Amino acid sequence: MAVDVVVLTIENREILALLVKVKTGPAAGRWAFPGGLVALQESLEAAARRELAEKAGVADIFLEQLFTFGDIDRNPIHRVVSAAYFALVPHERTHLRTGAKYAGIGWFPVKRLPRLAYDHNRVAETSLQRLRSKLSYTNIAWSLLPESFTIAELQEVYEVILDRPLDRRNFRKKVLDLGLIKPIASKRRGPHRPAQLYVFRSREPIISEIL
Amino acid sequence: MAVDVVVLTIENREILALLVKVKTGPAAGRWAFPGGLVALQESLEAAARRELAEKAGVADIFLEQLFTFGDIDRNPIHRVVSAAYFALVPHERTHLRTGAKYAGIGWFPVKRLPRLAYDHNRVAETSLQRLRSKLSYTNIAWSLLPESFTIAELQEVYEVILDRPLDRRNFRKKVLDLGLIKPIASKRRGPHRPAQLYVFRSREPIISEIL
DNA sequence: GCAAAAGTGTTGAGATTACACCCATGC
DNA sequence: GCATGGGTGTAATCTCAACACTTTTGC
Repeated sequence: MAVDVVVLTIENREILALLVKVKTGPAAGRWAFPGGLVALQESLEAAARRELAEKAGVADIFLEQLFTFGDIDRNPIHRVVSAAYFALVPHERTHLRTGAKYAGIGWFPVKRLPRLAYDHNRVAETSLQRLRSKLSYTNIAWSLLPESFTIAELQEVYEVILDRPLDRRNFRKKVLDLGLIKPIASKRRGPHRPAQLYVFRSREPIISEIL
Repeated sequence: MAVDVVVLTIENREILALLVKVKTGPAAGRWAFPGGLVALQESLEAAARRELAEKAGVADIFLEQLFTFGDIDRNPIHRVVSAAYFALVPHERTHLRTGAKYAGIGWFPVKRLPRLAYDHNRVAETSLQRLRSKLSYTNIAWSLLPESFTIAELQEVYEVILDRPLDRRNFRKKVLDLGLIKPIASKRRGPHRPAQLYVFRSREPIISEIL
């Protein structure tokens, strides 16, 4: 029994996935999602969090079970059943570390992934679907943003994930009406009119029609 | 590694779950969802289908992965990670068989389940949530109905699962406009005006706003 | 003063809800 | 003929989508 962790983030208007380079075994040399065997005295979720802390240097982020992959031939040597977990992080909070176990680590655009080890391309597909579908009825997007952010930045998260432009005025109206964010006393400055910064009223997961 | 199967059906305006009575081990005497260890040369889904055929006597029905429960203390003797599967059957197609493994088998209203073995009350909760949420954006309700049915019977499925009454005229309009069902040449007779029978145009799972 | 992004309301179309009467059959 | 569920349309409300100009800053 193993866990794999799909860590996604957004940077530069692209969804990125965290991959590690496999060092040993039949998949050596290929990129894969970080993961490993579950210890006997460890819950599945704890194993996923451990993996996340070791490789991405992040704790206390959005993490949920994605799907359990249990086909008999997914690993050519041993029978491995693997629970995939799905995590979202604000890009600037991550600190990648290879550790001794892998030959490399890095961020890859999910739209242009290489051929991955095992059945991990399928895992990637599943996680993208999950991200898209949860976006519209939960506040999951919050997990990809820093503590404070502008409405334009929030809208960008939605546009990148849904892969289509959204109307600026309608978006602003919608998210303000939902009452999930509140303005703070500072502004984002740049070579243009400063933008109001907001924070989330609550970091709890919420289910409600968003878009 | 084990699988558990939550089989739900509707009968008499109630959602029923299929439970078996555990014969041996620390949970002996308690009711639980049917399940068992996954064979080495068997995928998770195949194991779930095998369980379903053995206990409920049904094959070729709606079945999907629900959640994998992997807490360390869910079974007091051995560490068992269990992938729960979720199945829906038309009540009249089932033929219950205990088999040698269990001390009993039966249908129980999900709203009034006894205290189940292991963490199965939690499994039951999760499956009910899944049923409710999928109802509104997929054609999952079809899986609970026989080959042909009246619109009133379809509406009853929705009302029982959502636990609220729906407007008869609006429901009829909605499902006919969706174009997923078509009338056939016969009617359901009774001590009142006969009702038009319908069949599904396709039994494939469909994702679209339903209600 | 100009470039660049922020901020702001209204209107029309389509969808959703609420609601009441007649119809066809079995007994 | 009466009890039972089947079948049908419309109006009012709400939601969603489309759309353009003014404001504030940095340079």
